[in-house]
Amino acid sequence: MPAMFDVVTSRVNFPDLDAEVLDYWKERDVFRRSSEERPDAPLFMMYEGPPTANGSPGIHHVLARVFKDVISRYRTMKGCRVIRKGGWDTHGLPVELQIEQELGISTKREIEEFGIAEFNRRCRESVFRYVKEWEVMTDRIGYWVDMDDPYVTLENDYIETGWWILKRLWDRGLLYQDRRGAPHCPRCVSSLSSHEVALGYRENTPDPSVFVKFEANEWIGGATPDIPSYFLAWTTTPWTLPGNTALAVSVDADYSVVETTDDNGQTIRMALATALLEVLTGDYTVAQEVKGSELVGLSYRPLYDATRYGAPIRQFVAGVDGQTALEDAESYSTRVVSADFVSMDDGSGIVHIAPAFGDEDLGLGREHQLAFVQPVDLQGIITGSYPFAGKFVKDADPEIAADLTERGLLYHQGIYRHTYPFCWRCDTPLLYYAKTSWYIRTTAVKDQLVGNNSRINWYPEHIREGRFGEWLRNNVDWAISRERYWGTPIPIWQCDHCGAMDCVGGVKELAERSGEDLDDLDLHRPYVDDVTWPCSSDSCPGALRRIPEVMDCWFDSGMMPLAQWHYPFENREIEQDGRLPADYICEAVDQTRGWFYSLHALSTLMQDDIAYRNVICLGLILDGRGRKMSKRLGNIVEPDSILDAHGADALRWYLFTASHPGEPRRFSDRLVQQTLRQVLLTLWNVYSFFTNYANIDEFEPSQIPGDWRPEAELDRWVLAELNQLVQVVDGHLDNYNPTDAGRRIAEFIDVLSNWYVRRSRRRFWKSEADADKMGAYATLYTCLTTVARLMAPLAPFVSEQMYRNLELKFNPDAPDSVHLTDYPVADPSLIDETIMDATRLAIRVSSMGRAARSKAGLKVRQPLASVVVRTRTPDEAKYLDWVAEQILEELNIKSLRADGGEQDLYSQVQSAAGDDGDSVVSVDGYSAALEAGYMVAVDATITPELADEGLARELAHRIQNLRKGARFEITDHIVTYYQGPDDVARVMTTHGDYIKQETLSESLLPQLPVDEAHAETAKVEGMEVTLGVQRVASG
RNA sequence: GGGCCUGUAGCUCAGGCGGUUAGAGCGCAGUCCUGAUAAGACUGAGGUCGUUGGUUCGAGUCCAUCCAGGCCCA
Repeated sequence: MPAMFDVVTSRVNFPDLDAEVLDYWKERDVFRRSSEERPDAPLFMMYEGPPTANGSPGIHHVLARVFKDVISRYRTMKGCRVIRKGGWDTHGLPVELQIEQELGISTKREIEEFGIAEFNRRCRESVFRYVKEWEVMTDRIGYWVDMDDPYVTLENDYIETGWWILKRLWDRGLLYQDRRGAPHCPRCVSSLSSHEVALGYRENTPDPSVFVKFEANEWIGGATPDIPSYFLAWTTTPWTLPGNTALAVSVDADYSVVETTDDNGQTIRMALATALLEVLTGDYTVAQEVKGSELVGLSYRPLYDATRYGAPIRQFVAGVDGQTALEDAESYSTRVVSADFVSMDDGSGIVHIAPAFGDEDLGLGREHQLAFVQPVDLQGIITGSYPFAGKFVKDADPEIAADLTERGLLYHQGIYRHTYPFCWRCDTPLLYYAKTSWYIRTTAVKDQLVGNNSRINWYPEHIREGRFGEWLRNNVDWAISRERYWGTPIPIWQCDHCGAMDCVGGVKELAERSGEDLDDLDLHRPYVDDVTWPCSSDSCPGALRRIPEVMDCWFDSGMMPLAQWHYPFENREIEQDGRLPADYICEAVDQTRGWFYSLHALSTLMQDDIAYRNVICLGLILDGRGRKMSKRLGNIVEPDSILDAHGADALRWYLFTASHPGEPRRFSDRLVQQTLRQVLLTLWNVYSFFTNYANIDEFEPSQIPGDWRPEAELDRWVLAELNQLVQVVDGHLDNYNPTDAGRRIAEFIDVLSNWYVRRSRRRFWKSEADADKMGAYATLYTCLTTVARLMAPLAPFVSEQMYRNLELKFNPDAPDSVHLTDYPVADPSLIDETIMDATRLAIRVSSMGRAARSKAGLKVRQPLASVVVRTRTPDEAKYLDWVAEQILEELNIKSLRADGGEQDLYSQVQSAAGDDGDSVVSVDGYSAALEAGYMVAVDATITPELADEGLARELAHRIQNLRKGARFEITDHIVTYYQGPDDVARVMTTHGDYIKQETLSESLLPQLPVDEAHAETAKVEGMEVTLGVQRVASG
């Protein structure tokens, strides 16, 4: 008894298949072996961008994970040892927020009252809450990544590498403290990162729009004004006006001095940009036109003189090495300065400058050494003795406007709607507030950042010079400190007396400084804050205490190339062994400013090298209607529901092929189901067909001779297509393009099923076991095993199942998994362009022939005498001889002839079709289809002989349906009963052999079916016929 | 306001260097085929290829403008 293929039914349940394959992988430990069994293979590094496990994974997480997986699996099959360590991102404000919500608190004061130790303990616990769900999903979608030994950003070893990195930067002068205008939430009393700010933009936010008159002390040319003269400036934040210390103009722009009258009827003059005169509401005349440069330097009176209202005044002064310092001052002056950011699109072309607030204002303050007046505290309350002191800034806005109106300094006010950031946690409008933070001086390596970027292969390519390149060229120093609790503590200690600072690069160093045994210290707050030591400066009585800030969690993820190995405290060999940089990373496009940047910046700073060679930047995943998925819209798709319904391969295949990686992709259950049906089920049915007949014929792979070459036309054609497919798919995957790889495979599966198998069926059915039949088996077997390997990186489950049944079962020496085999290599000698062209012609002619038949009402089961074909070029006409047999069989026609010679049918058909282009017309007894220069004309004449033959086919078809309905096995022999008019009886006799052979009937009995037979009575070609089938004992 | 991307059939997507009559799948209506198929074939309806200009003998394709949508940033 020869070995048999496992029976493959066409009714497959992919989710069950997935489970079986997952068990198999686990049992054989395939994933671990895929890297460990090849210690000498070239390394391929995949870096895992760490997710946070404090929520359930969504479909967008599946998207990134399958794209990571497909490349890793492909590289494994190409002979690499792929390293892919899992990771978890565990720090940061989102984690804190979740705990705040659970505790029902929302301010830092409440957290500190609650206790940092307990607060952080809860944060630590929460980030692993959904780890199990993540692990199950990861497993379920077939993402191979080492989850047993992941890196975790909260572990001491991981944090220690971070300290070491910061110390290195500190030693090189790249870590510094500075005052910047930063988005600040007055309710949470904390800065927000740019990432967080992005979460809270609201469109159409109404804000006051006020045009304010600043009274000039001196006027153009240095003259003393003879009538009241003003600079007209515009703002949407009246509360910042007490902080005003300058006005900014654009030096090259045109400004106009207009004359008008104020509310008291007095003549005044005002300066504003000529391009913006339209903002003036009353009558006016233009008295003078000047360049902005002529306004620069003119002094004016502050609206609210800080010396009268008791707000602290400071002044920027030039310090050492080009830096500026901020010193306390008694008084200040205000004047017009130039700035390049002055807009001529809205406002008045004269910009109100308050260095205590906006970042541009602060920069301008440094540049021009302006005064710095801070009349607002960190809670957003106006300080000092202003009439509106004690108010929250937004509540002070109307009072300030009223006060200015009363003083005749408000020219005009209205409402301005714009996009404004709000705190994403508490909906408080954010204030831009100048305060000190810690920065990494990334601008010091800006050229290297840009230069190294040019060595990265971006997919899609435009990200390199577009979004990412643009971001790098506009690089600003990286604000890394957060005034928060749950994060990597910044390892800087400062003397509480003299202010001396010390940066600590590791736990051992800290133990040496403090003289304590710190082996068991949790490096988080508040424990690390308890470590102190006496100041070592001369006779300073102070103690060094850690500064309160923690690090931006993007720093955590950006340092993973080193920190995942606890470098340099362990694993120093990673410098040389190929683990730096990564060969491949993949995340969604929102990581451009996130992980992609933090990796790139830290790698450039630390190694002056790239962090990754190849990166796929994925587009967002949208719902079936093109909307972003969000909890609020309730359109989030749970991965489980898709996986349970259609299986992992269908989901993967859809995600790979629906659109190119960089494009947004719409997602719906229906689209996944369509992929399943069109690609996986079609392949599965070919596979099922093959195994069914191979078992009947006791075919097994070892029967294929070692030097076998395809001979039959169809075999040579499909193997040409297959080998070309191997070349193309390999090229696409090598180029990080699973999308086109998958699409090409799907096209091949389509022609394999709908042309190769469709046209070859009879070769498998026939009873004699000749060379042609062996050729068909060898060919289809080769196609299936090759496709299984080709698609293994994309659809790892179904390909594994096919591999095991088709190859492993017959070759115990083969690797136990398709994922441990080598990726297919094309045999170029089998790629025959000519035969591919010829077959394409056959497919086209067949399609047109069916159209011609269909139009004339000639069903395919009715044989016809002849078909006339006209090709577009004479070259193609030569192909007709080769493929005529395929065409005739497909179209059920007896003879084919090329058009031309004496009776040129084409010209008659053309004139009949007229201007109609592609169409089907009837000419001279033919039904002819025209398309793009081709013509296929079928002879519509049905002779009595042809009619009988058609009836024979019809009867055979009916008998086949009865067999099928009776659920007979394909190989069962039967007896057929029939009862009908003379025509039926005649055909049953004259075409009896044909019908018997087709239906495996041992005899055709002209009588009513016996009771045991399966029978039906139906109209056949208008005649009432009774047919019955009965199984006979197999011989 | 700036940067990047996208716009082709009702939906999802193809359309190498500009070149014959712009395609496929799904969906809809109908016809056919089927002893692998949960499939397949054919016909039909459905397109100002986002807009307006320009380059060209010729533009879905190249350039510019505008419009709409998305993402990122200010």
